[in-house]
Amino acid sequence: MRLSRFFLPILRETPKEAEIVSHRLMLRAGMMRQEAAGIYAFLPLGLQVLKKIEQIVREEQNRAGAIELLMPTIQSADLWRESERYDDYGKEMLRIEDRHEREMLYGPTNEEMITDIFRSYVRSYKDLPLNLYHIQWKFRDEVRPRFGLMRGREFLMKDAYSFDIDQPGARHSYNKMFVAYLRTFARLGLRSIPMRAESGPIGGDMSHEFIILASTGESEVFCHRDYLDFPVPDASVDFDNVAELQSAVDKWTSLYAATSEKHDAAGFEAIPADKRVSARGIEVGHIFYFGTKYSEPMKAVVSGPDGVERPVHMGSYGIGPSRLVAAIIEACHDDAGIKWPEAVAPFRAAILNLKQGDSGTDAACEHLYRDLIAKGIEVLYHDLDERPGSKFATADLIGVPYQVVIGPKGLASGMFEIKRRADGSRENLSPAATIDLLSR
RNA sequence: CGGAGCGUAGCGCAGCCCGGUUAGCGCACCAGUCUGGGGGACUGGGGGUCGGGAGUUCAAAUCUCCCCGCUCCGACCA
Repeated sequence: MRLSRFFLPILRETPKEAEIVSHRLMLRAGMMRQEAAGIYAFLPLGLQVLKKIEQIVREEQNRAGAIELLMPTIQSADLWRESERYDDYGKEMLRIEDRHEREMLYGPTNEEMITDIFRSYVRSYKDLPLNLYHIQWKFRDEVRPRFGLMRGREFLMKDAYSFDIDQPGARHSYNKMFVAYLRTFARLGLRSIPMRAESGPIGGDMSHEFIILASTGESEVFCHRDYLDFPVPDASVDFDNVAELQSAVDKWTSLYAATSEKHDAAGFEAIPADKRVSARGIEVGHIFYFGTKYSEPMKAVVSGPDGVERPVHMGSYGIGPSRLVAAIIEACHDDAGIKWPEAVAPFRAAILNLKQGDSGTDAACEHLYRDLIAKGIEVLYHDLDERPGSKFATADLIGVPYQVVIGPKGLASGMFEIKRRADGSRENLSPAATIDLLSR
């Protein structure tokens, strides 16, 4: 992409409504724009990141055996009356009426709808286990939206719902998602730590929040330092191997880890002092088992091997891709701007032509640009007639992992200067070596 | 929902208390010249329902009332 033909409305100054760093940087980098309190338009740069996150989430859900579908944003109030949540949900739910005065709502979550879909078709334990998910916009009318995308009213969410014949089956389904989440966040360039969470009406140990550490995080968290180095299950995990998954989950839940709500000072003190981590964190995922909470009132039952019908055991598993865009920035930035992990970067590289209009640099940039495009590498060519300093600042701000700096000086020796945004390191490479590096 | 603020050009702000030329500054934008390795300089331009409405007054960005929007703290939450 040539910057001269892209739509990238960079802001030099920070709009005053933006308080936290991800919000500030997203506005400044031209990634998004606020349309109303807690409601945002994604501009091209922001959308590219969102799509990458979404795709990684999707791939890991699929790998774990979940099956994608897509439910609507608008739901009928009747469904929610069946589960008796229509009145419970309160003002957080955006209620609307259609032209026939039917009561509708903009979905804040989809337990009811997925249960309705399930019960319409599934009759036998032979069709289980089943895990259905979708990635769809949700709306929760927060009393006080804030922190930009971190706490918006409209947000993109991946929500998966598992169905099993019994509790042991549900545990395995839960473990699949648990491992899928560890892998998902690792692929996004984040270190996530599962922390015991409020387990709702069922109780038990099957509810975890996945937290990433960021100094600007919203809540205080406590954990054992070893979690920072635990290996994340690799792509070869067998999601059908009950024992293997259970042991992975056991390992990842063996040490102390809690958010401030669940914090137990005594438990934390039991950790050796040098292993205690007290930091700030951001919740990026939440999984839980809720048994027959919806299947019972909504009569989602299947026949077991014994011919007896029983309500299915369910769990639900959420990840907010739109929130993750902000969360990743909170975890990956410096004073100059964003530092995208490579997996989610909107572009892999930026070409900075330090002297636009100079025949030498123009030609070198054009050449490299075409070669990279031909190799399928996502590259942003900064071809505007701006001063070098301004181009550096823009590239740093939008956080592209590799900057290829091409100016008259370096060109004299036939070299490009490559700067890695992550650590600021620089090296001089020949054009061929540059392409080679960026192709990896 | 309690508390506190803010709304003046695309962005950041001054002006408001104490009413009075043509509403100003920086950045951004447009034209041109010189420049060219960390947000350049100069010259010349364009851009405003002062959030909206009502009122007070000879006169309102400025005073009064009502409404709308947004932000922050708290309670709440993926």
